[in-house]
Amino acid sequence: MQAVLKHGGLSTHGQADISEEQRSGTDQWAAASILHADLDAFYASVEQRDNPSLRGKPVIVGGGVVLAASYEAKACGVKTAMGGKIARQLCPEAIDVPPRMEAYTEASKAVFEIFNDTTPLVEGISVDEAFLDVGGLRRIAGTPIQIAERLRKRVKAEVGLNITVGVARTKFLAKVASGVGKPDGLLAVRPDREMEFLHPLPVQALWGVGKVTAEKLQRVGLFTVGDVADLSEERLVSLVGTAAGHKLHSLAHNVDRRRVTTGKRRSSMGSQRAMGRRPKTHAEIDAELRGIVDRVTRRMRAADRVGRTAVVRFRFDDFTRATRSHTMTEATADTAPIMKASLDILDAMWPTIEEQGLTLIGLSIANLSNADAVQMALPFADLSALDHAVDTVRDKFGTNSINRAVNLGRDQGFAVPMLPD
DNA sequence: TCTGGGGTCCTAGGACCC
DNA sequence: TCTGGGGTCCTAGGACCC
Repeated sequence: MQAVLKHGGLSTHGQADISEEQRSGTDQWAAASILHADLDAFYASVEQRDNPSLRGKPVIVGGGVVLAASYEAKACGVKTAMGGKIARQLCPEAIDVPPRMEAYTEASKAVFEIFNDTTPLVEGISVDEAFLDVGGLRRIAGTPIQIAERLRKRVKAEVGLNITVGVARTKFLAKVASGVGKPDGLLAVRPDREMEFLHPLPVQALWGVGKVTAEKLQRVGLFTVGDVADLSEERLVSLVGTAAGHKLHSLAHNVDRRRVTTGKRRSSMGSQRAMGRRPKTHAEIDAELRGIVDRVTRRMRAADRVGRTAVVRFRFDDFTRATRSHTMTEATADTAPIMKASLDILDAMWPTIEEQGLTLIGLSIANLSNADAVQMALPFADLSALDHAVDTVRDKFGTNSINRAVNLGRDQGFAVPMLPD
């Protein structure tokens, strides 16, 4: 019996039909209950859906760089994040389409409604992909493979987009499966044949292995996931670092205990603008940064979130980058304090900018928390009053009393300056 | 190849506190 | 008085992902 099962679309594994035995869920497939659903060439597919004259043709969404390419354009070698000029050289007949973010957001919402209608355990990864845990749904909705089949049909019928679904026992493998199963496919990995499926794949298939790490691994003769699996954990750690080494070792041996989790909140929010190579005045850059601060703080308030750390990002003419950050004593979504922090950073960086030329500026607010969490902390936020009380106690009873008081307070759950998100 | 815009996580050094 | 070890926070940079 084959290690993978696939239908719809092209596949190197053939177009096996799904047998009743496999559907029944009483066989070796039983443990494979995580779905990774990934829309195909998302932006480009939305454009082809909304404009029939683009269907069947190479379509490139984006301006300076390729944001998305239709499968017809990918056939010429066009890839996401490629420079626009090269893309046009590779695919002169391609049709350029400017991005319509609202249309993509709307399509994404419609697809996520179907996800949420399928199972309560949905973990969104980005606008166009999510993990779904359907393990507990056998009695009411059928086996994971049956659920995946229905999900694909519904997305096609109700939103008009193709979606590829990977089905496996772990998140990592489900994601790899959807990647291999593209486009417009369903690919399930049988739990007792996982290594057969995983080990022949190139090292880039491992989550977290990009250009730099792949080159590091290839330099020492590691080209497939199987090659990496043959290495000891110590050797891997010495090669790519502690965290990455442990992670790679686990994934190569198909150890992935992460569960599908709902309700995750983003921990930073930001915005940036590329500004081209022409020289810019201080006034222009200042205005650009003010606009960005305004956008970001507006979005934070709309999302009911506040943040403590402002990170200003610079990219210079030679494409080197720098970031400068400032952490405030209190989390906020107000424009004024964030504006001040950002402009102060810009002023401090100005001599470097004059020297090197600026091609991009951005702002990101990190250490986000909920706005209501801060309100709960407000009674304790008067630092000068607190300082005075601390000084008084220290004078009267000595330093150790302060430590005991702080520890007592912590144990009792007050005197906490900020509640976590 | 001359380059978007949105994110996440990890590392490493220094300051500071106990 | 001198010294050490552990923990947390902040900052800057880098790799990676979609």
